[in-house]
Amino acid sequence: MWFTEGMLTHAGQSLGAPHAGGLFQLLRDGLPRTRAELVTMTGLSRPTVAQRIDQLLELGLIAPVGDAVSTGGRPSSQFAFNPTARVVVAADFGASHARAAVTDLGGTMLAAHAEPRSIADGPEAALAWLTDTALRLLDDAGHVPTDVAGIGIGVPGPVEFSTGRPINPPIMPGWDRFDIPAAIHQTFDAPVLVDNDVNIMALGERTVAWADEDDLIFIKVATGIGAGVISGGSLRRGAQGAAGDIGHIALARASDVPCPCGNRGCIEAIASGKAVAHSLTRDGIAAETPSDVIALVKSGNVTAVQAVRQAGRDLGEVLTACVSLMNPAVIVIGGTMAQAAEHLVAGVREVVYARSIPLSTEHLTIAPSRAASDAAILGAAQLAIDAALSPERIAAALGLGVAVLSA
Amino acid sequence: MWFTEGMLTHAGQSLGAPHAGGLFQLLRDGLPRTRAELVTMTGLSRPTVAQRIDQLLELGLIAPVGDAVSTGGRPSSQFAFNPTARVVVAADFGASHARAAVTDLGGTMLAAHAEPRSIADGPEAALAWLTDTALRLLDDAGHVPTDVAGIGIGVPGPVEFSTGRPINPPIMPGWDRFDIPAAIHQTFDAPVLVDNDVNIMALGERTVAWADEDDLIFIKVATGIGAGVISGGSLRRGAQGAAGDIGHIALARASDVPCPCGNRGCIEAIASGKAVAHSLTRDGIAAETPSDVIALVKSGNVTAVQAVRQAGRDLGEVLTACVSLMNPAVIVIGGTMAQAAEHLVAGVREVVYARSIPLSTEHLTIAPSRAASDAAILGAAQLAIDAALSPERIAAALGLGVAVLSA
DNA sequence: TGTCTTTTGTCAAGCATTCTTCATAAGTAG
DNA sequence: CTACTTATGAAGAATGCTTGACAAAAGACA
Repeated sequence: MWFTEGMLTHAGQSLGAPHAGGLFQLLRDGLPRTRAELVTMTGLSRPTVAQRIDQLLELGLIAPVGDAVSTGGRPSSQFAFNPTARVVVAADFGASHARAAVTDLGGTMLAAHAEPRSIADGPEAALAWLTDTALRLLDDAGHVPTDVAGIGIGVPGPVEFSTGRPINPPIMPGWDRFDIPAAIHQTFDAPVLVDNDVNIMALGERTVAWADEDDLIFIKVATGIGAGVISGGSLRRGAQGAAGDIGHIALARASDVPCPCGNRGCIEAIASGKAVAHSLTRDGIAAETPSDVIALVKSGNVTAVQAVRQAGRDLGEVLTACVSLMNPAVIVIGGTMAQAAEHLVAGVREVVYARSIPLSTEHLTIAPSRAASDAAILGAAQLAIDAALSPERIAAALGLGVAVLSA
Repeated sequence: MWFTEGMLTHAGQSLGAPHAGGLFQLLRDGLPRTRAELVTMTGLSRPTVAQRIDQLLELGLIAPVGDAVSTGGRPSSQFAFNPTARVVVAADFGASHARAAVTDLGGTMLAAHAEPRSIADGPEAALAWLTDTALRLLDDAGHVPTDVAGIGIGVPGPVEFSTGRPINPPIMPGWDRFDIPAAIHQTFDAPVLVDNDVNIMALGERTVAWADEDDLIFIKVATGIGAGVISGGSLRRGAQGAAGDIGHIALARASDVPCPCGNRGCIEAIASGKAVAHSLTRDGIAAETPSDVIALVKSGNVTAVQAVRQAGRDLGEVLTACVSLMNPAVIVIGGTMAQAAEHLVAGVREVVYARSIPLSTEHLTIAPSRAASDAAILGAAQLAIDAALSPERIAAALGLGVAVLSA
């Protein structure tokens, strides 16, 4: 008599109720709610909900937002997530650029700065720049260092996420196994999350445009090609943090094209922005960088447009395999080359919809990035926000207040 | 002063402690533990641990296993998971076979039965057979229907896991959107879990041989080709439950080979057991089914061996893409054709290790299935066991006893 | 304006869960 | 056999949550 289906619904008291941080998690969507709504949503009693609300108000994490319309009696007051309670620091390091931003807990940018910087200058210089810039941006945004609830950092290489250390990054000399969180902790006393740049772009894109989708693959096409995989609602990093490294998947059409990785036929050697630029140069059209290709496409150069579309088709060949394996709901194309998104995406769609099995493509959306150049920095911010507002951390913040009283 | 790192460790009382089912989850690995060990592992106090132990003993979920060696004082008694407390029913339906088994909560098979059956006979006939067979096997194993804690079922087609309904299955006429759990509930009052056969094979293989790995891809090579993807410790089913359907990924070498799916160049059209059999037939060697190919390989037919090895290479091309995207720790090759595993795996390794990036392959294991023909049925059992022993369900079983007293 | 409705705030009492403390049991080492 | 060590069990105390009740607030409707 102890395992029948109905029992789960009868679980008494605290068992069925979400744990201490649960009420706040419900409010994180930003919608205002009344106390009564929260009582029914959480299953907690009125006094408990009232007490939690008081605590959260005191912490500033929620704020009253006017009254609801009366349904015949006293109008109920409403409360909503208050993203301005604290801030996070977000950083995005590229091969030749660096961005930093301060956002509130809703991911809204309060201050930002970007400048050309070589990642090859090493971690000490880069992280010193980051802390200096962050302190300045904090000041610009009218905040102090203790307002920082978390720091999210994206770097252009594989990262051991649990420790925040880059692992054998190919284009980050001096960064191998460098303890980034430890360096940041000398300035900021807040959780530091470090991840691959493509992963944070996937996170940023999802937050901005696809919050309801749990299965999303973000493709960055710039100098190289990489992917960020969100499956089951979370970033998948794989056994060594190398998931999404799709740049060196082989493509038949490119079988005679050498790639710097040592192999031949890599997708990156034929469909990346760099590869397209080179192929245009061979055709007598001067193009050095992905940006040059974009400029040509925007100026209406037919050869460039055709080259980008073909890159899209080539990419589509690889993405067909990704779709078959992961069955995502959305594929987002981002990175520099997504500035010519209409042509790139058209090529991808052409191949993916023709080749994949119907069940996988029936509800598959292939779209250019909406977060565009902000994807990375917003994703880094989101990484920090999710850590700062995790149920565990909120529960600790709430629980300690009580524990202090009792100690 | 409310977000500093240290706070999480100071969380008082119930906050830091695992929820009600936590203690039992620690014991599920089967190792015996003393009360004192559980106190330190869970962070709960001695009386609480003692009470939980008493409850679990009463439910039969754990059992005392002798005393530990004394360290100078009274020897402590030890307790371990008792897999014999209850049983689960596992079923594996193939295109032309059906298996059913009764296992204990440790996944040990107590009784099993297999017979040729066409899935095309429809769900009513198949599920009637299953319930009949399950009741008989239960009897054989000395158990009664109320001992059944869960039922796990694998079917050869895509399934909406949350509802247990097949979705547009290509080779299961009459099964589309059939409510399998509802049918089973007429006989058994226990949770019914239904999943794709390749998914449960992945689960079975992981349970049997790779329990420590959180990122595993299982490849089934039989009449067709499919994959089960375990990432981050859980099966990934994708947006429509179609994840792992890799049979129709395109391969350059096969670009002129038509596939029943309507496209050309599908991996399944060149590397599946059926495809290899056909190619051997074209070479004048009579082979109809994957089993025929296996027989030829085992008899030392060189052409057959070469064909299987080439199929492995072709499969390796596709798996290279999978490795790049997901960065698994293990790739397991199973299915009928894995009976010629040494040749198939050799071909896969040849290509994957040559083509993939070092970081992904450095710690990548490619191995034949160890669970072999039991993978599916053991995976189905594991699916049911995981559901039956989930923290939520254990908490309910433990918590309700208390709730009843207070009601 | 007065009454009704609905929401909110607050208090007291009861209960469940867990922790702390103390007493007892069951071994080992000399 | 005694002293010591460790495990076990039971009673008391504290905490947090729920239930229930009641009064106050604020608008709707007659």
